This record gives sequence, structure tokens and C-alpha cells, in this order.
Amino acid sequence: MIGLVDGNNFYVSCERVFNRKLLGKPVAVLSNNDGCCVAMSPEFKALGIPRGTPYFQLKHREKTDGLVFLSSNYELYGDLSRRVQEVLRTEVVDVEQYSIDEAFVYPPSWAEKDLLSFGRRLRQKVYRWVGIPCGVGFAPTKTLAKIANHIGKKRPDGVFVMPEDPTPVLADLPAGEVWGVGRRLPAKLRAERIHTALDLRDAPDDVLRSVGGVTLVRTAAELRGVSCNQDRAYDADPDSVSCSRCFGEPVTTRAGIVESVASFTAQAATKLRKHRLLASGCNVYVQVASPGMFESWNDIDSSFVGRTVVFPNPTDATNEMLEAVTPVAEALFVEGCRYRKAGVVFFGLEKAGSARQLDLFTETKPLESSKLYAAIDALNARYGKGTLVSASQGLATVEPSWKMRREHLSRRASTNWSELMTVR
DNA sequence: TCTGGGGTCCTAGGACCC
DNA sequence: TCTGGGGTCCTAGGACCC
Repeated sequence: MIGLVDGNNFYVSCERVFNRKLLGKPVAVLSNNDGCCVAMSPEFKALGIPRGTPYFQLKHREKTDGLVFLSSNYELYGDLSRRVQEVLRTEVVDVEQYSIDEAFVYPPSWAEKDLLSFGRRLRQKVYRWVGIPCGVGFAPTKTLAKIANHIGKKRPDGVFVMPEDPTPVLADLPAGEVWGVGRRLPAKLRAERIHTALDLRDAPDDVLRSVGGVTLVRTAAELRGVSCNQDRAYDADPDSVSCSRCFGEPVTTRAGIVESVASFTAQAATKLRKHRLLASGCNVYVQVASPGMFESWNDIDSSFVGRTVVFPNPTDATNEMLEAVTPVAEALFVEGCRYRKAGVVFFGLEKAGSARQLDLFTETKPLESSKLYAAIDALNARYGKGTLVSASQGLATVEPSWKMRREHLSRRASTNWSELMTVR
């Protein structure tokens, strides 16, 4: 059996650990740039506000309905996530982190006899040691465990074990709520008269294949109790690394575009070095703010402009990247345009220190900058992001106009000495 | 009218996840 | 006026190889 432990409205629960005044209130955590609601407390959901609702549409209800909004504090959530995993590992040898708030656990054989009690034990321990409420679900496959977890969250004890015959459970569940079925497939499935998870499980493979490809065939197999989920480890090296942001306000200057792209490049480079990866190239893009942007997907797609740069040699050195990326950012800027967003995507990643593919026609430089960047990364980790930056990222003394909005940020109470809780 | 068989690599687009 | 960010996998089609 596989168990899934999943933090309830994780970001909100993290905020509540250090701010008890939030308990019982309708609280939402906002996306970057204070854009829209990404995590909501049960009290907030009860008001019927859907996930993804823009903050500006709800702002006025802070006063009238007592809604509380918080900017996302990833440093806090990441640290509490790590602590939850640690607690799980004290009970289960085999813990597989799936996302910031979820982990699959493979219970020891002695626990199989009474998974309900075991699930309650896990949940209580996480709650007492870290303060995060979780739901727990057990089932033979990951897809079924996801369903069991959703049911568990609605139970008073937070735990659900999938019965040996899950048929009645699946008959009660719309197909669109199955893990791996997104928002596009349900319409296509309905055309094949597949409405519930049970219909999905019992549909013939050739129909499933034509509707949703091999991925949907696998999902159905999982519902039948056949494991065929092959996902990568949470901490595995990524295939690509990116960094992008919507601007706090539209950018209209070349310097603004160049500085922001330089800054995203530097951040992504730090991420690469953390994984000890080199990038062989990068895609630089900007998005133009156009009126009526949110009325059609086509408008959004056509508003992106980008170019690909291939580095002379695979690299993790910020200065080498900036040398290649900056001219591209300059070239992408068109006078008179208002820009909404910019970003970089690094691809062609390879492990640093592994055999390198050399270029026959250009001089290959040794990776001499690695010590310099190890020192810079260490300083920035210790004294905060932006302590030491490249000049092309802009002067730190001037608040850049493209900076993110984060007006309701809570403190980093578990990772930063200066932001600890104080006892009076 | 009629033109093999077996591959690789790359890219773009679509779908999904949290 | 104001709507996030960071990923993955699969497929089809094109270009190329012998």
C-alpha cells in the first residue's frame, strides 16, 4: 500500500503556525507580485471564492468581510516543508517527497494490519512537531492514494484507507477530479460517455488512448490498481531552470528590461550552481502588455517575444551568461512598448565536472570562475539575496520600477535570525 | 499509377502537475 | 489600471543519417 500525506491548504497553514490570529479567519496567500489567490483557508473557500481570483477584485473586502491576504513567503514554506518530511522520516523509512506539501510514504509491513491507526499517528506527529495539519490516504497505487487523501481530508480524523473494492468510491467521483485529468480532458471524455472515475477505470484502452494518449491509459490502469506511475524524485536535477516575473508595474525603458533580465539570469545561475549544473544555452523572452490581454489565450501567446542564445561553452558563471544574454535583451526591447513580464529559461543542462563536449572551432575556457561564484553564493545565502550582485542588475540603492509587489509579507520566522518570534 | 527500411535528433504544441 | 512561477511528459512533424 502507498500512503499520501498532504498538508491542508499548505501555505495558509504555514502562516498560521507563526500567526495564531489567523486561525478561524478567511485567509488567502497570494501568488508572486500579489497577483491572485493560490492557497485559501477553509473559511475563505466557504465564501465561494475560486482559487486564482485576482487580488485586486477582492481587495475591498478586506474591510467589509474581514478577508486577510498575505504575500507568498516561500522561504518559510520551504523550511516547514523540509521539517514535515523530517518528521515523516522518523516513522517511515521510505518517504518520497512529491511536491512542497505532499509526500508518498510506504508504510512498514507491521502497519499494514491497521493503516487507519498508522495514518492517525503520522498525522498527529506532524501536527504536534511542526504545526501543520495534514490529510492522509492509503491505497494500492498513487492515483488511488490521491483519491483516498481527498476523502481523508474531509473526515474528522483526516485519514482514509481505500477499501479493497474501490468501485463505490470511484462511482461517486467525477472523472475530472482524478489526478492526471486536467481541465481540457473532461469535455473530450464526456463525448465518450465517460463521466465518473469508475467510467474512466472501465473504459477500453483504445478509447482512452485516442482521447488522452498513453498518459490517460496509465491513469486508468492506476485506477484498476496497477501501478504505472513513474515520476522523478523531487530533488532530482531538473532538465531546465528558469526565472521569470511579472513586473510590479509595466516597464517602458530599455534599462528596465536589461536590468530585470540580468537579475533573472543571475538568480537562475545561482539555482544551476546549487544543482552543480552547467547550461549550454538560454531562451530570453519578454511579454508585451496589451489591452484585453485576459480575454483570449491567443492574445497572450502572441504577446511573447523571445530569442535563443547558445553559449560558447556550457557554463554556470553569471558573467559569461550576462555577456551573451544582455545584448539579446537589448535587442528585444522596442521603444514605446509597455512590458508586463520578462524571463529566462536555461536548457541543455549537464552535470558540472562530467566530460564536456568541446567545440572544435572556438577556444575552450577552463571553468575558472567557480570559486568566485561559490563565494558569492555563500555571501548571498548568509546576508540575503542581493548582497552581492553584478552591476548590470542595476544599482541596489535605487528601488527598481520592475520589482515585485509583496505588500503583505510575513516574517521568515524559522530561517532568519532577525525575524524570529519574540516572547514578552 | 508505380519510389525501402530503419533509425536519430530537434522543435513546437498540448496536456498535465503543484 | 490591476490575473504567478516553475516544472514535466508525450506526440507529431521535419530534417537528417545509412
